[in-house]
Amino acid sequence: MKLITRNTDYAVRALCCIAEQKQEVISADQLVKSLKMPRPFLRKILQTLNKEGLLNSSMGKGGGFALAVSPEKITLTDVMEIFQGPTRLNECKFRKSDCPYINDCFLKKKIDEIEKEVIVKLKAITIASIIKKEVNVDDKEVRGL
Amino acid sequence: MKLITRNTDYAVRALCCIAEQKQEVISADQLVKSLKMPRPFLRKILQTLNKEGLLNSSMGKGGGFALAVSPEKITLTDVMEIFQGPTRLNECKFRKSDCPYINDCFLKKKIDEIEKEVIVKLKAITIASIIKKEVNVDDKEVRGL
DNA sequence: ACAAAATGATACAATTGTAGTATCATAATA
DNA sequence: TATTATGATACTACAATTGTATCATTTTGT
Repeated sequence: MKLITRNTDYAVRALCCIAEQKQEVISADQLVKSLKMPRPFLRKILQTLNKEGLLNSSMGKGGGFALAVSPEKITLTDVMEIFQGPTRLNECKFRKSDCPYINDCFLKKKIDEIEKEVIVKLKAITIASIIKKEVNVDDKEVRGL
Repeated sequence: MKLITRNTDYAVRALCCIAEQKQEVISADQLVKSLKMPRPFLRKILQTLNKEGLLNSSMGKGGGFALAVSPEKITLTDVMEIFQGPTRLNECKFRKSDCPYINDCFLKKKIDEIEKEVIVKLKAITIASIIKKEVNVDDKEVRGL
């Protein structure tokens, strides 16, 4: 079971990389070098992030990508929802007519509770929080286990 | 994203059904009638639960399945691990050599924390707790929304 | 104008996991 | 020994994930 797919994982790393960038824009090729992921796949991901409004892009020579939203405002769930759809831990498999507990399924209730808490925690993770922590660690040259 | 697959879902319902049973054993055919799921699929699931030690089976005429473990001791994670492997919300996709934050990845840390809490909550859900709640609701004839 | 460097759009392919089927062997009972 | 049950195992179908490949379009510099 995966909470986060490769799409999302790549996208988050790309967003972090773009957010940390000093230049105005960064091209897909530059990102490929930093992130070591397949170029066509990353390009598709960047195009999606652009369409979804998280990135701005500029075409042509010297073009590339920049954040369209401040890193504090991009949460992990935002990215997950783009690439994985709504965050649902729980999708009941039973047709309504078949389930004797349709109106009061304990299992569903419990999973729904867990889901709510997970989403709250995922929303607390932002691009800003990720790069902040990592840069700090870098600065102090204290690398955890 | 799914926390629980159909395999697991069917298995949990089958275990509940078996646990609620008055008879000593219940056959796959009887379970199919109660649970309205594909017979060959349920049979495979029951065989797996048997191999994994959650059920006892008896072959031949009058045979069937019974719980091998008390319903209080069967947790949702037990069943999930049988059908879905270890409960991992987080599988880092990056090769170690490629990841600049391999030793201190904030994203991984955060997801690991969430994962731990989810597992604690999943372990708290047992077959006993599921049937207890549902039977209670039934008894009172109070059906929630 | 034109070549180069970038993204945009889109269709296709490979791999994997989930879900489900089919068949035959084996054991227990009446 | 026929019937009723599970055991073992191989196969198929489908969907999601994980990519690849191609060509069009836009911008910039000469």
